[in-house]
This record gives sequence, structure tokens and C-alpha cells, in this order.
Amino acid sequence: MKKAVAVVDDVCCQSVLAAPMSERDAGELAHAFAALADPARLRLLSLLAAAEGGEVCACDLVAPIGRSQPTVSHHLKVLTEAGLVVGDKRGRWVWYRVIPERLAALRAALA
Amino acid sequence: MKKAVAVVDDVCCQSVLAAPMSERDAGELAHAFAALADPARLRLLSLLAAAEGGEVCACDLVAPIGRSQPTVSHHLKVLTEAGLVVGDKRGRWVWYRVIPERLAALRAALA
DNA sequence: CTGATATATCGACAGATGTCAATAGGTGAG
DNA sequence: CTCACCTATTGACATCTGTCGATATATCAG
Repeated sequence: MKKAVAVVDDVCCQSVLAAPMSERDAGELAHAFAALADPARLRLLSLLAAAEGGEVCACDLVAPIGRSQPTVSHHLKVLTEAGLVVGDKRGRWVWYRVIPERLAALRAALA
Repeated sequence: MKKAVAVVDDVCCQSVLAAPMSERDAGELAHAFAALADPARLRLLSLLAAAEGGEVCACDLVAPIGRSQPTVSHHLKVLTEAGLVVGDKRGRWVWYRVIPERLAALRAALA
């Protein structure tokens, strides 16, 4: 039984620069970088990272991003599936926070 | 008169995590990450980085990537416009190499 | 000049992606 | 229970993107 982030756990640790990549590895890493290849998602990440307590209610993410609520929800889903953020449901609200280890893994892939 | 890489020079140095990003900055950074969001381009980067001398003739990049010559040329153009590689024309051939500072800048944006 | 080779560009097309309006699902207040 | 509110999903649509075949451009050999 896989956890939500398990699908991307194995993209963590090899560098693009170390040795020629297989098509499969490159595809997985490309999918991870694709999660960063959108302005709305980068802004969501920066809002979460800069927040006090490290987490923000989804309801407070719609207005700053300047997109509709469904669009923001969509981007949060993409970030979640990429393992970059995680959402915690508390009553009616969902609080999102960055998963720094995942960002570090992508950073390491460029080193 | 701008140089080829000048258009992306200003995406270098701010971190996603430091503070909320503007839509404009996020758009530029997203465009940079988009260059990494393709398996063929990641494989091209890894081939260049792993090569002795740090450079490879474009003619030797087509077969390993498993795409047509026009497709590889297209990806090399995308990487070039993103400032990640540079091509040096020598006679009939073009030798490509990675620009490590540019990769480092993207890495820094995740730190 | 002519032909061969390397690279880039063009045109076309299928598939992926970002966006919104409408709506569904879930939760708490009264 | 009923209503208001937050979040996610669905459906539709325009745009972007990766790919290839065909072709253009450039360079060198003979």
C-alpha cells in the first residue's frame, strides 16, 4: 500500500550532472520539475514558506494568487501529488505547508 | 544590444522560500523550470555534463536521446534560450556545453 | 560549381495544461 | 434539520508543447 507521496519518492537522489540519465529516470524528474514550472504554483509555495507557523489555510491562498478558487485548488493538488506540499484538514478548512525535504531533493538533482 | 542569455539573467538570485513572489518574478522562474520539465532535455543536460571536456557535438546527441534530429535541435534551442547550455559552431558542427552558473542559480532559487 | 553532410526552421498534428463557471461533497452553526 | 461556508471535482475551452516529415541554410570536400 503506497502513501500519497510514494509515487515520487524515488526521484530524490540522483543528479542530472553525475551521469547520463535513463529515459525513465528523466521522465520522473521532469514530472517533478513540471510542478515548479507554473507561476501560480511557485507563488503558492512562496506564500506557504513565508507564512508564520509554516502553514496557511487554503481559504487565504485564493485572493493573493489572483486565480479562481477551483484553479487554486487544482494547483494545490498538483503540488501535493508532486510531494512538495501537504494539506491537513481541520474542520471546514485545509491547512497547507511545504515539505522542505522534497524541495531539497530537487535542489540536489541539480548539483 | 542584448546577448542571447540576457533575457533570463534576472531570474537568478531570489529564493522561492524567502518571501512571497510577484506574478512577474514567478513567471520568469517558472519559465526557467519549464526548461527542466522534459525528459529529453534532462537527458541532454546529463549527456553534456558527463562528457569528457564538458562538450558534445550536436551530431552525437541525436542517437542517445532517441528522438528525431529536428526534435533534438528544438530541445537544444529551448535549453539555450533558458541559458542552461550554449552552442559553439565550428565548421559544420555545433558543440554544446552546460552553463553551470545557470543551474546553480536555479538550485539557489529552491534554497 | 556540385554534391554531401550538419543543423535549424517550418508546418502539421495529437496530447497536455491552465483557466473558469457550475456543481458536488463535507462540515459546523443555529 | 437546514443553511452557510470551504474545498474539491467536473466539463468545457483556448493555448501551449513535443513530435515528426519536409525543407531550408550553411559549410566543407572534390
